Amino acid sequence: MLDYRGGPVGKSDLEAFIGYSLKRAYMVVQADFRAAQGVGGLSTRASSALSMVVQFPEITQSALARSLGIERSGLVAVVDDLEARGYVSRAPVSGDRRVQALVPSSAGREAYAAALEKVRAHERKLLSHLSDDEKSILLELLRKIRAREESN
Amino acid sequence: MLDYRGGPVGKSDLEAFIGYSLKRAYMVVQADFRAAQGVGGLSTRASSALSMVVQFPEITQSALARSLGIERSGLVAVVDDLEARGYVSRAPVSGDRRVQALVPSSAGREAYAAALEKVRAHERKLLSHLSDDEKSILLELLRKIRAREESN
DNA sequence: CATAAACAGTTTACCTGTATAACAGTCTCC
DNA sequence: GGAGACTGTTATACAGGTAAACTGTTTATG
Repeated sequence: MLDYRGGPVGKSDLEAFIGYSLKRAYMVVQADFRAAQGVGGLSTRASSALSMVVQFPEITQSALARSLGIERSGLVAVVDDLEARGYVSRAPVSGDRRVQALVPSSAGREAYAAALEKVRAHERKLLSHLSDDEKSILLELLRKIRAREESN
Repeated sequence: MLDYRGGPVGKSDLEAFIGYSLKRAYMVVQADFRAAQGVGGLSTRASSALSMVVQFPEITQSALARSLGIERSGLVAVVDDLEARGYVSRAPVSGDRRVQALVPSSAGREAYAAALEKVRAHERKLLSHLSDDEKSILLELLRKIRAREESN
């Protein structure tokens, strides 16, 4: 603290900002997630997308992009990836030739089930020093911040 | 929920994951931060770096990178930016010709004071639907997650 | 009905933030 | 004096994201 040249540094203004702490915490979790998935594993975006497709089969790309909070254009590469892995396929929808419904394959469902377990274990381990109460409070507070998003 | 094709979608598995909620919340806060800073404003990284340099003048780049949790290599461009704006300068340190101490200019100090107020207002507004208690609980929980980082 | 407006998916280009590896110069320590 | 560690830097790659423009299709409206 006295000699911060080269050593760890005292608490700064930054620590008081939720934005800053949010980012740092996010970095920790994300890095750990990647490590847990291993090489050749799904990216965070692909995992999220696969999750939605399995839970809501025949969802369209636009609806998926909306619910993930990303751009339609950004989703294309993600779906390409999932399709190349044989986890989902683009299927035409009768009555609207613009849209393509995303349907999970059985391999996709299995991969998702496996990934789900891996991610749950990863969070359990990473957040082992938080009580269940703390976890649900955190989730609730984060949800409150996210609520800002929809009201714009 | 019944017809999720095109419309908003019900709650999914993803909502239960802290990693996912963390990311979504981070996106909301970051987008708002950028909007609050306006064009030509400092990036989040540059803001954080400037904050540290003002609070800990003559900090070295290595120490700064360490305390921000980023790579030394990534900091170079940030310091270049701050230097180009005339907010900080790289100064030689007597006794160790490897390191360069970062010292804030008066313009840098002023810019930081102004940015600090802007960021505070931004967070106050963005998080107006959270009570002070909730904010400090959130900060504390995020801090707990971050604590994982140092113990690796 | 015809035309304008909106929408779905895609491509392209770009930007930010990050990681990794290599490097030259410098220091420290045995 | 030499090995190893450290500092700042460059180069390169990648993930994730945005924005604009385009085609084909559907819906709304005059």
